[in-house]
Amino acid sequence: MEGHTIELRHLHYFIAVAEELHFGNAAKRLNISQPPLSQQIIQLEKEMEVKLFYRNSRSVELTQAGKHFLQETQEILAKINASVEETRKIHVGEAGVLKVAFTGSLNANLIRLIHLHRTRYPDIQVTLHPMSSTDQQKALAEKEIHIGFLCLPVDNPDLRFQHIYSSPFVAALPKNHPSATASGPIHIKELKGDPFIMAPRRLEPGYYDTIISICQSGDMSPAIHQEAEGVTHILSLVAAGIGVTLVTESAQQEYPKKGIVYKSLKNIKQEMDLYIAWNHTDESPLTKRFIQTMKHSFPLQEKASIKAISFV
Amino acid sequence: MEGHTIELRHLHYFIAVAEELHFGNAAKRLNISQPPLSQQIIQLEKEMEVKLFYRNSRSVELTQAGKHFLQETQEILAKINASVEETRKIHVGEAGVLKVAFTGSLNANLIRLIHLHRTRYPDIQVTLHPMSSTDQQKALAEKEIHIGFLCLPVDNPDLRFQHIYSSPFVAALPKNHPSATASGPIHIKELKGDPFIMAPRRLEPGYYDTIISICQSGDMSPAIHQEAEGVTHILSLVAAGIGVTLVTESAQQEYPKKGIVYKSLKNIKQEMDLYIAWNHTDESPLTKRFIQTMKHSFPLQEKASIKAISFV
DNA sequence: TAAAAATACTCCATAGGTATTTTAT
DNA sequence: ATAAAATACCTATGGAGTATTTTTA
Repeated sequence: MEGHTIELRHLHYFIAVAEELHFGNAAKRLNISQPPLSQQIIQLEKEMEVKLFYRNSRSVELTQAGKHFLQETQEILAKINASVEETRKIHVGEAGVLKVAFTGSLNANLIRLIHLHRTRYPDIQVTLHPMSSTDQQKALAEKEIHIGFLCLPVDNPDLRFQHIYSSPFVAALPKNHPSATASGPIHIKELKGDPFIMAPRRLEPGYYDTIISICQSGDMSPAIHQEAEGVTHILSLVAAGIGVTLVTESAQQEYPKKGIVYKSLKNIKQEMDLYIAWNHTDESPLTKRFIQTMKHSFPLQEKASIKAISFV
Repeated sequence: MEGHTIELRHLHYFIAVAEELHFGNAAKRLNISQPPLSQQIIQLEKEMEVKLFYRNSRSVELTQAGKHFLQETQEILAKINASVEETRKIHVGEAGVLKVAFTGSLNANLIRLIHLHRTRYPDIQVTLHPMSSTDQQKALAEKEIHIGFLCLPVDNPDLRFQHIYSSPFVAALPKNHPSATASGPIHIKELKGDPFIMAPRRLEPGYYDTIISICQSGDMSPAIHQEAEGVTHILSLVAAGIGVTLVTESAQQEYPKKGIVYKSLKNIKQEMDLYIAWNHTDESPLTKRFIQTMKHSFPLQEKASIKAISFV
C-alpha cells in the first residue's frame, strides 16, 4: 500500500516555488493565493518526508534534496507532456505503425503512395508485409494489417477496394527455352507443353484464373507442374529451368534475374487488376488517414497515366 | 496556459483499468467503487482528447493510443517513485556528493576513513579538493566543502576539529646536498644557510610556524628563499636543487621523488598535528553522516596506534 | 437475461480564498 | 518596521459513495 497522495499539482507548485524562490510570486504565477501554496508545499514535504526548502520570513532557498527534486520534477512534467502529446498523435492517426501488405510485386505506384504518406505524416512508421491476396483478406478482416495491396476477387463484405492500376502479363522463360531467342512478342501457344510454375490457387485465385483464361484464349491449357509461394520463389524455379510462368509486366524491372528472359504476349487482352484494400470497419485512424492520402492522390491520376508512369 | 488538470490519480486509475481490463476489478484493486473510477477515466479521456479504451458493457479493450499511454504512464510512475526515493536519500544524507578538502598529503588514515564511509554509504560520492588550511577554513565557513583535513591554528568559531594524528618532520634535500649522503638522522643545524622552500605563511600558518620553531630549537633561522603553493610544487623545487624544506613523514611514501633524499631529524620534539575540520552550523546531512562515521571510527584508535598504522 | 459500464444523486474531504499572526532582518 | 511565510478559519468544488439505468453479447 504505497501512500501516494502526491499529485501533479504538488509538483507544479513545487517547481513554481523552486524557480521563483518566493511563495508570493510563485502563487501569482500559479494564479492562486499564497496561503494554499504554503499549505501544499508543507503537505508535499510531509508526504515525502523530505525538507525541500530552507525558508524563513525573509528568504527561500532550496535544500540539496530540493535541488535534486527540482531537476527530477522538471523532467517528469516534460515527459508527461510529451507522452500526452504522442498519445494524442496516435489517437488522431498522426503517429504509429501502419502495416501494409503486398502480394510480392511492390510496384512504383504503391511506393510513390507510401512516400507521399510518409511525407505528410513523418511520425507514422510504415512496415511492409509480403502476403498472398487470400492471406491479406484474412489479415484485413482480423485487423492484423491496415492496408492490403492485392488481386481480386476477394470475398469479404467488410473490405473495400480502390483500383490502382492494370498490368499486362509477360512470359517468364528460362534463357535456354526455344522461344527465348525470338525477337519481339511471342504467342501463348509457344508455351504449350511447358510445365507452368504457379502460386497455389487458394492463395492467388484471381492471378491463377487469369492465367488459365489467357491460356484458354490461346486454345491451350497450362500444365501446372509445380506450385510455389511468392513471386521470388516462382521465378527462381523458372531460372533453374524447371518451367515457365506468366507474371505482371513490372516483374521485369523488379526481378531482373540472370537465367530468365521476359517476353511480351501477342493478342492477349487480359490484364491483372491490382487494388488497394482495407477493412471499412477498421476504426484505426492510421487506416483512415492512409485512405485519405490515397483518395487525395488517385482521383488526379487517370488509369492511363498511371500505366504510363508505372511502366516507362 | 496549459490546462493541466491531469493528476497522478488519473494515471494510477488508468493503469489499473488498463491492466485489469475491467472497471469493477480495477476499482476493487484501487479500493474505490466502480462509478467514480468510470468518471475519472472519462475525465482523463476528455482532458487528453484521446480515446484510451474501446468499451461496452461486455468488454474493455485498450486502443492503440491507450497501449502507448500505458507504457508511458508506467514509466512515469516508476520515475516519480525513483525520484522521491533518491530525494529522500539525499535528505537523510545517504546520497549526494561529499566534498572533502585536504592540504596535499592524503595520508593513509584519511583514505581509510573515506573508504569506510563509502562502504557504509555506497550512494555517496566523495570528491577530493587539494586546498591550503587557510582556504579550507574559508570554504568550510561558506559551506563550499563539507569536510576539511588541515593543520591548526584556524580561527573560526563555527569550526570544530577532531585530531587525527601527529606526524614528525623529515628534511627533504636535493640528492647532491652535503647531508644527503649521511647515514641516519641529521641535525637541523646542517641546513643552516640552505634556502628554505615553504608555503606562504598566510596559506599554512601552523605548518610555517612549526618549521620556524624547529629551526629555532636548533639555534638557526631558516632563509626563506622561495614560496610555492602545494607540496608537489615545493618538492619539485627541492628536486631541482633550488633549496631544502621540512615535510611530514608521510611525504616519503607519498612523494618518492627521484632527485630528493629524505632525512630524519635528531632531537626534534615538534610534530605536525593534523585535524579533521567541519562547520558545526552546516546542516547538511552529508556532513553529519561523515562526522558520525569519523566518531565511530576514531575513539577505537588511540593516537599511538594511529601513528603505527599510518607509518609502517 | 445477466454482467458490467454509465448515469443520477448525495455527501464530505480538502483545495483554495480571506483575514490575521508570526518571524526575521 | 516591514516584508513575507505560517496559521486560523471559512467556502465550495469535485472526488467518492449508493442507487439505478442502460447496454450488448
